[in-house]
Amino acid sequence: MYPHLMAKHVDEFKEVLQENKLRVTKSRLAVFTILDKFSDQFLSPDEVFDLIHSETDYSCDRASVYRVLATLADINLLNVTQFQGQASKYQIHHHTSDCGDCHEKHEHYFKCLKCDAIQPIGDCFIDAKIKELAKKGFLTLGHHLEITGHCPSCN
Amino acid sequence: MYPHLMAKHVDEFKEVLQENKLRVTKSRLAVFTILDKFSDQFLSPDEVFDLIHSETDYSCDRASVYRVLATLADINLLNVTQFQGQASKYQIHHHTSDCGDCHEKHEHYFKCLKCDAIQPIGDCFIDAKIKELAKKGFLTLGHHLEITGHCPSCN
DNA sequence: GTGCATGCAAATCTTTTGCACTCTT
DNA sequence: AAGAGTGCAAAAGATTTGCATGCAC
Repeated sequence: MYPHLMAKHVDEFKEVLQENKLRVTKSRLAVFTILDKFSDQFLSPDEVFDLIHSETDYSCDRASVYRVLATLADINLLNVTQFQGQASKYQIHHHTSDCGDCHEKHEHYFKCLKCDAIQPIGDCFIDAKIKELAKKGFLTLGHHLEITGHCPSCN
Repeated sequence: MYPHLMAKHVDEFKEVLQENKLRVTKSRLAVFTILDKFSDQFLSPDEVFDLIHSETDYSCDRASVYRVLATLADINLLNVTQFQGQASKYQIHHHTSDCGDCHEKHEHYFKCLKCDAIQPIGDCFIDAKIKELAKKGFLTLGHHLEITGHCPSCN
């Protein structure tokens, strides 16, 4: 709906909620605050829950965290990823300068098998594939790439 | 351990088990039989379980299916994938002609959001990225790409 | 005031595990 | 015979849901 918005600040976040006819609630603000504060990493619902309770003075239920995360994902504010056998992880959706159209935007991540860190590894390089698929009749709506191995720190 | 083996037949499968010092058991044969029979698709543990009971006259426990799948994945006989919010899915690891070295091999899949079909979409195109990562100190051990949208049949 | 959002608790789904027993080797 | 593998049942972890209450608008 608002793909070009870089929702880095609470005020912008509130606007996005209102524009999507969603209410500004404490739970949503709390989840946003945590995701924004740790916007360089992916957090599981459980981690978000714990951080809300350790980093803020607000308290909410796990179910609400799940519901809020689902809601924010629905309005395209989050990157969602899931590595084999683990809980889903969420991150504020950053829109970088090379992201002409966010519907075309894709993030690529490297997961270190030693330290479990998940880090972005830069620009898109799948456009050609998407065009090729289009010729074959595929309508591409999203994609996700995961590369695993040992990161420089652990290598 | 035996990355170049195309385990399409039960005899070859038995050999692979033995070469890996694993016993040839009915559960392992049953799981293999199903994965081989439906080698063109990804199956969840639950689907494998159901198919064993509907397609064969053998009966086994769900826990065994999980254990066998984990074992077969360990010896590199399976592709494993997991799409957001769903159970893991397994497929016999096909080694295609363009797969010079299986440690370098990667499968790419398209998942249709309408019919849920998961189909391979061809050749690797990530080698350049892996080389770039190597220069930065990353040791790449594996990767997985998922592209979602609407397949030609549903489009 | 209206109804969306939350808390709470229970349910669901996926996967794992302890233990005794069985079958492969 | 030895011990790897299985069945069974229970546990664990992740996520969802029904319902009554509460809060945003």
